[in-house]
This record gives sequence, C-alpha cells and structure tokens, in this order.
Amino acid sequence: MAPKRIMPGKIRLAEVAKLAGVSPITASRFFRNPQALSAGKRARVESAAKELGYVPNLAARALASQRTEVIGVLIPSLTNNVFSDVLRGIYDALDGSRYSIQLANTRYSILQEERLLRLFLAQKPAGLIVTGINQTADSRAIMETVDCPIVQIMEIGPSPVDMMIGFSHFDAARAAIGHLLAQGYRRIGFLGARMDPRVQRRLDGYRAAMSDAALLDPQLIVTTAIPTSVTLGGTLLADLLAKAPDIDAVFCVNDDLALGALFECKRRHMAVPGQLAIVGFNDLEFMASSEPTLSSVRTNRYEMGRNAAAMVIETLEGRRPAEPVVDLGFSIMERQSSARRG
Amino acid sequence: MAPKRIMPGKIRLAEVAKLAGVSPITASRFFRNPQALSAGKRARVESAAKELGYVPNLAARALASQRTEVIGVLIPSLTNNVFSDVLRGIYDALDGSRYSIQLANTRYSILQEERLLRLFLAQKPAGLIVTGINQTADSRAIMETVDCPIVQIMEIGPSPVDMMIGFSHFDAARAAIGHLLAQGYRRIGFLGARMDPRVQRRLDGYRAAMSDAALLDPQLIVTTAIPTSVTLGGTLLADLLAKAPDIDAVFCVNDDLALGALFECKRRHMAVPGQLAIVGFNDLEFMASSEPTLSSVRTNRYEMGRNAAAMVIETLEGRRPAEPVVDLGFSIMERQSSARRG
DNA sequence: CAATCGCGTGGTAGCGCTGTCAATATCGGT
DNA sequence: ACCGATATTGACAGCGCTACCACGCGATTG
Repeated sequence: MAPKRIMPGKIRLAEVAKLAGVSPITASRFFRNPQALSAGKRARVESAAKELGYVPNLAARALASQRTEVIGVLIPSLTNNVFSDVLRGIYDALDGSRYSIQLANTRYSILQEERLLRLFLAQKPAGLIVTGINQTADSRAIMETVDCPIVQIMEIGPSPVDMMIGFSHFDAARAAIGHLLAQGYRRIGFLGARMDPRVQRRLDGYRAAMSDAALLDPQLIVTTAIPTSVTLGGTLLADLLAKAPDIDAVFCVNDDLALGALFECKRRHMAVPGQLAIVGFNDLEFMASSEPTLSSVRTNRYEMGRNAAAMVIETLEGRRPAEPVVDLGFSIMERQSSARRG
Repeated sequence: MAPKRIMPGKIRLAEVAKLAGVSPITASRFFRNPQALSAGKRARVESAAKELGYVPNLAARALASQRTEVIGVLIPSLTNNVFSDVLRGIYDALDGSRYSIQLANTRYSILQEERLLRLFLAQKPAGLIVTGINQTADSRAIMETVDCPIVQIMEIGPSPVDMMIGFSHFDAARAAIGHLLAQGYRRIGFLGARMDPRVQRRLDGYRAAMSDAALLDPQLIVTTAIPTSVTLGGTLLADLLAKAPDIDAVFCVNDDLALGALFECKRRHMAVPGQLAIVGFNDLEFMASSEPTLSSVRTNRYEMGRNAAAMVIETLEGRRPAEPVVDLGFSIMERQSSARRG
C-alpha cells in the first residue's frame, strides 16, 4: 500500500480554503495578490486564515514558484561597525515585509565573494545586495545574467550592474583634506589600514588634494594591510611621526584609527589640535563626545542599507526606482580636533 | 492539455543519478548519508555531481523532508558591537557546514522575540540560538515543545530550555567591584544604560559587593533606559557627580559608557585614576589602547557565538555535548584607570 | 540446511504550494 | 436583447526532492 505521510492537525492552505469556502487556488491568490479577489472572498479567506492560525510553508512556495523571498546580502566584515549600521538599515527596511535576509561574509576577499555569489544564486534569491564595485570579472558576468534586482552599496561608480547606492570615497577624502587645508594645515599625514578598494580610493582623494596644493610628499603616507583597530591608530601615528616629525595634521581613513591617534597624542603630550590636527572618517558616535571632539567625514550608512533594501523591494514590486544610481553624499563634521590653526 | 513547466538545461538530482547510473534515491542518499552507499556508487555519484555542477534545490529538500538546514538566531540588537562579536563567532562556526543562519533582531523586546520565535518555528529550523534567559512564559513553553536544539547565549541560569552558554553577569560585576575595593576605592559609583536583564544583573552584582562591604549608597547609582552610547557615558557621569561629588571610582556597565566617562573626566580636568577610577565591561578593543588604558571585565563573546553554533551542530549530528550548560567565565583586566589608590 | 538478519538498492507517492489556462460571471455599449 | 471585454474563479498538474516500504542477496545462526 502506498505510504501516506499525513501530517495530523497541520494547517495547510487547503484547510483555509475549505473553511473560507473557496478553492485552494483562490486562497493562494489572497496571499500573493489580494486585490485580484472580490472583496467578499478576500474577507472570508482572511478571517479563515486568522482563525486557523495559518502560516504559509515557505519551502513549498519556493518550490512551486521557482523563487524565494530571500534577499542575499554580501558584506566584507561583520566586525566593522560601519557594516553593522548598514545591516541595521537593511533589517529595518525589511521589517514587516515578506522578505528576509540571507547574510554572508566575504572577509574582504573577492574570490570568497564570487563563491558566495554562486551559492546564493543557486537558491534563486529575490534580490541581492553586494558591497562595493570591485567584483571579479566572473562575479560581474554572473550578476549581469541574473534577473533579480541587485544593488551595489557603499560606493558609487560608472557602470552599475543594476542599481547602486553610496558615495564617492575619493571626493569625501579630498573634501576632508580640503577642510584641513582651509584651516591652515600644510603637512597633512595619511593613516590607512586594511587598504581595501574603498580605502584605496580615499588615499587617491588625499593624493589628489595634496597634489593640487603642491603639498604631496610620500613621507606623509603610512598604510598597512592589517585590519583596522584603535590600537593600530596609535601605532601608525607613531610610524608617521618617525618618518615625518614635522606633520601638523593627520587624516585617518576611519574613526578607530583617529581615536587611536588621539590617544597616542595624549600619551606623547602632544596638544590636539595645537600640535596635531586629526580628522577621521565615518563619524561614528564617539567622535562627537571625545575630548577634544574629533572631526570626521559623516557617511550615511544606515540610510544606505535602508535605501538599498527599499530599492530591491520596489523593483520586486514593479515600481522600479527612477534613478538607479543614488549618491548619498557625505558631510565634513568640523570639530575641535581640526580647529583653525594658530 | 496539461501545462508542463519544463526547466530546460536544469540539473536536477535525476540527471546526476542518470549519469552515475544509479536511481535518484541512491543519489539522494549520497548527499544525506554517504556512508550508506557502497564505495563504488559513492564515487560514481560524486563525480557525476561534480561533472554536472549539481547544486541541490534547498526548497525541494525542505519540502520533502519537512525540515530545513537553517539555524535561527535571535539577538536584541544589531548596533551593539557586543553582538557583532557573537555573530562573527556563529558565522565562523557555520562556515563550511551545510547550515545557514536566519538572523532576527528583537530590539530588546521579549514580545517581539516571541513573535519572531513563532515565525521561525513555523519554518521548522534545524536549530535555534536565542539571547538570554528572560523569555516570555509563552516563548518558553513554545521552545520546550519544539524538538530542535536550542542554545541560550550571553548568560547562564538555573533552568536551561535546552542548552546554554554564557557567564554570570552578577558574578562578573561583583568581581569588578571587588577589584576596585581591593585597590582601595570606597565611594564607587554605578553607571547603567538600557537596563536590560543582563545589565540589571550587573547592577545586582554591584549592589551585593557594595552591600557586603557596607558601602552601598543609593546616591551612587545612576541608571537610565536610554540605549547606551559614549556620549551617554559623559552625561551619566555628570549626573552622578552632581549627586555624589565625593565618588572615587565608577563602574560602567559597558565600555562605551566607560569611554564617555573618561572623556568627561578629561573635560573636567579630573585625573584618571588619580581623582576617579574607571572600570568598564566587555573589554572592547579600544580599552587597552586608550590614555590612560581602561580596566574592564573581559567577556568571551566570539567564543560564545562559536561554541553556541557548534553545540547546535553537534546535537544535530547526534553528538550531543556532554555538558548542556557552559560557563565561559570572565576575567578582570586591570589597567591604568583602576590603579591602586594613593 | 533452513530460517534469519542486515546491508544496499530501487519503486512509488507525496511534501504544500503555484503557473497555466480554461471557464464562468459581470458589465457596458449598441 | 446581443456581443465582446473585463473581472473572478477553478482544475490540473508538477516544482525537485525524500520518506516509506519492499526486495534481493550474501552472511550469520542454531
């Protein structure tokens, strides 16, 4: 005899349909496209579902419809609080929607990213959010053939795979240097860690600004591939001071380095900004309440995540955003650590 | 005529089985329980799968087997870097395994947690990781009837739903106060934000230690429901100093508050630890490189996440951990900010 | 030597939902 | 009153995989 794996007491769509006095397919439509039903049936199905406590089986739905309601998110790091802000934005945007997140960590490796991308795509995600614009050629090719909305976040560039939201790291860094120049600083050092593509572009922005002012000097630049930390900020500043003792300011590629640099100054009894001005990047919360308060480049990370997720959802719902590339910009937060010189 | 939705060129298990010259069911077994196959067929299926680039359809698998390979994770906050360390541990532990993570944010609400729990459970997760031991009665009841491994993380308590990994916040706070007392401090303030259950237990630990030393004074305690931040640390310290100007030390329930308190001291030209000793909680990276370096209570957050995920996997694979409750402990990191008095 | 056991394998039928298309009901216009 | 167009609804089959059982075969047992 044929084995019947009956699930006793389980509430399926069929039960809801039966209670509502409609066919299963009509009940199904209620969940996917409610306005296609007449008001009467809509109400009946709704109350039947509520009464029975119906919860759709996502696996069955995914199998039958050949797509999922999962948005894949690829970020390079879970440690970096920059990404936790972005993630928070993404989760907030999806809260209450039918979509959920599948998160994966590329660890700043584009090969790892490609592997994860293939893994995600095999499960037919509803959409994809990827970090940055430096994917492998294969990754890019794959993404271009996939027919789900894709948003590249954190930065903007010339040729989006699909959509893009972020800001110009080059411009932001250049503006930060512009601010220091305007405040009267001349020997402006650069502290960089990890040196991922976006940090690299900040370095390019620094170079451009310094070069335009005829102040570029390789001695002013200290970088490392080591992941960033507050401790590292102190170490790098020490290195920089050894190479170029006459610096009057430092631009740090992130706020952790800036904080570490500040502590290093305290340790050396160097006045900030009296002897050394400091500017960070990202404008994390603590920058506004340190002593002295630390100048930084504010980036809109939460909004980036939130809008990226919103763009995916809008596209999925047929309301494709008018502008596929969104520049969220940045702003220079001028605080005590970069007060006008002298 | 019946509509056939044929998927052209798609590689299904049937294709793999055909190429390997076995039945689909044998091919299926290869992926679920390889050692049940004879060596010959195992090799044949393996090479066939590789040759065709077969990727299993997770939705079909979930539908047919009535379970998923998803481990649900409920955490209260995405912002708090304490949780990002835990998450990193979880993701690292699952890396390379067949399991994936479904993450949800309870925003410190146990009602929200209950809602998310129901949502997760409806999709039959392979396992569950939840934060803390303060669930609603309903949540607890639900969890106790579910037959998947569940790990409660961040703290330990008397009656685990299933498994548990963490440490005693009470003991940790009491030990921190014990350290300050041993260093000669007597008027020790308490700074608390958010006041979630774990922070509450730290307060209890503080109270116990102070009470044992006959030093407890309500004026020494400043708490708020506001979420924590560095800025808030400064504000709370200012409040405390207004209430009790004669304090000689502060215990902060987390490191952000401690950093904020440090900056507030600098602003007031109060020497640390000369006029005020500071001890934080969690031992985030910056605590060791501030000026002065800040004492803290080290908690093993990464290990907590990593072990929690490992415990779930072990249970799923039939190797249930010998000890269902794991105390990861803590350690007092004694640094400059709580140097011996005088 | 027959009865039993267990391993490796395959056949069959469904898991719960939705795509496709046909069928019916409703409606305005002539 | 008739026609075609539009809104609603339903029947059917199948998405890709696995649970359940059956079966054949050699090994074990008394």
